[in-house]
Amino acid sequence: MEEISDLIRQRHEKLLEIRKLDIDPYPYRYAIDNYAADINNKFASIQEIPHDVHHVRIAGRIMTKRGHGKVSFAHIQDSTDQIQIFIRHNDVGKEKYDFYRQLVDVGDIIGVEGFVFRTRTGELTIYVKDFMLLAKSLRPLPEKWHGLQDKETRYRQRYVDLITNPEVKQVFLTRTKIIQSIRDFLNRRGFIEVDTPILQPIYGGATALPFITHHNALDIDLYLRIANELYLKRLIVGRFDRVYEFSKDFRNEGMDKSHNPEFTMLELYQAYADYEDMMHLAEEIISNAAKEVLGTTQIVYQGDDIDLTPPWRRLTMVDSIKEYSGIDVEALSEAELCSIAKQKGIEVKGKISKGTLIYAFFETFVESNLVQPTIIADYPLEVSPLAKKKRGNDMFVERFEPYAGRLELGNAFSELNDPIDQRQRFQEQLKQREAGDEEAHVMDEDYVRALEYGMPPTGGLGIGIDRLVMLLTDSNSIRDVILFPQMRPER
RNA sequence: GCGCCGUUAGCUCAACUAGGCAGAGCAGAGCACUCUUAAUGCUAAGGUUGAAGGUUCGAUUCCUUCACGGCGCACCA
Repeated sequence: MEEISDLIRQRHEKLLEIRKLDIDPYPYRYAIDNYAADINNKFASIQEIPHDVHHVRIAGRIMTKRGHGKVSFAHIQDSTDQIQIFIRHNDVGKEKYDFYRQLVDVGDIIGVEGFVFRTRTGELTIYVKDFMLLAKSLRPLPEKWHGLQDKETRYRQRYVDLITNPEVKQVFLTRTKIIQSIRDFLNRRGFIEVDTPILQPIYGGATALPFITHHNALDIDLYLRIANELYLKRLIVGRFDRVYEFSKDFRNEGMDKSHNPEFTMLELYQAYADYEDMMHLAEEIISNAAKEVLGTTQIVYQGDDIDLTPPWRRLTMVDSIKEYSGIDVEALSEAELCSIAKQKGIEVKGKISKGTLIYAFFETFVESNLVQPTIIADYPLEVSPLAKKKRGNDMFVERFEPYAGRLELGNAFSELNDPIDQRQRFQEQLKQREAGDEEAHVMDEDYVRALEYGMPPTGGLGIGIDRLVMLLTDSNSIRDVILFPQMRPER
């Protein structure tokens, strides 16, 4: 149990005083008819406001208190904004005024009724005729001027962060709008939103380590999903031609400023489409979200001007490596690539092959240069077990990832629908696993069985929602776009 | 996992190249004040300096270990 500071003790004492006065410090209800932002907007351009005409009832948290003897000012903050209130001894009476002065603190939530007016200095203010304590706060808020700065406390006690740092709430409102914009966009295009299992007996759809949990009644281990890909494609087999899901995925690996163990991924699948269609769709979804939410596709991310207007630059992975490192990976043999990798200290995980080497080169030389939106297309077969081979070149698959602001924003392919090829790819993954790549895919027999019934040609697209929100809110860390980022427990 | 930095009052920060009684602003308490807005004036208070150990007459300061966080690198679709 934490030590109780004097400030908290004082507030507990005030709480007792309030109860002694027979006032409920935690009443049940307060009927409001306005929000601060609405009042601020409505009267923004009206200078002369007649007294005692525009009556309002609003509620919020007291953020500042300024007493002047028999008259007091305060700012209260509701879900929308702040507004000043003005309380006079003459109007609310001695008892209530003394109660306000002595027992109501910054941080308390109150409801006020009164009328809108302007003070001598011109600030829009509510002239309080009556007020009511709605919730006594027992902990002091951070300082009014600097707010809460300490990042650890901001992440651990996000509620305080949200109270004191208005721009933080703005980021999360923007996050919600982005998701809403994408959902509306997809619904307009005939996509159906579905829910698929989070607890999965066989995990798949991505290269990652899962969280393992246990179901007692069935006495089986289950995995928290690392992706929902394989379930959504089962639905394509089951004649959902256009499906999507905002999926909370869980990956049991390192954390840094672009990785949280649980994160949000949009995955969508469209029958009779290929990865070219998905490129257009990805550009449209992202630029449309920017336009709808920010009003522009010209954004600034971490100091870089970025233009999200489609069409985006398209580059094959091989060409991108050529451009940023001068190495023509296609012209070199596996042995030659291997020696360059060794010389440059590039590590390859799992089984070394030309494909895994090319992918490692891409990650080393290219990724960190991709500031303007760029579609990197045609990935090596070995690192893409769920994508269809590239037309005319069996070494590569029809897969792309959109990048912007040096962030990897998604992943898409022409989905592999040949069940025999798919089974071989899974078997290849099992070999990778035996070679020591514990993140390689596991065999999913039921998924292959679904493909055996026949899946139409399908384009699939995944978009990392957290990273997209980072991009559109100019946030440097994924922790700034996740309300409650994962932290080590407090001690 | 590695490296660097940080952790001092409820909050935001000082206490330096020197090891010598730990300080300020805001918040809080008391008094005054009927249009303030980082309200103002006066008064008094507020600390196990993240934890444990070591060096020293003496440690916020130097050393070691640990905890938590941040940043960078590595890992990771």
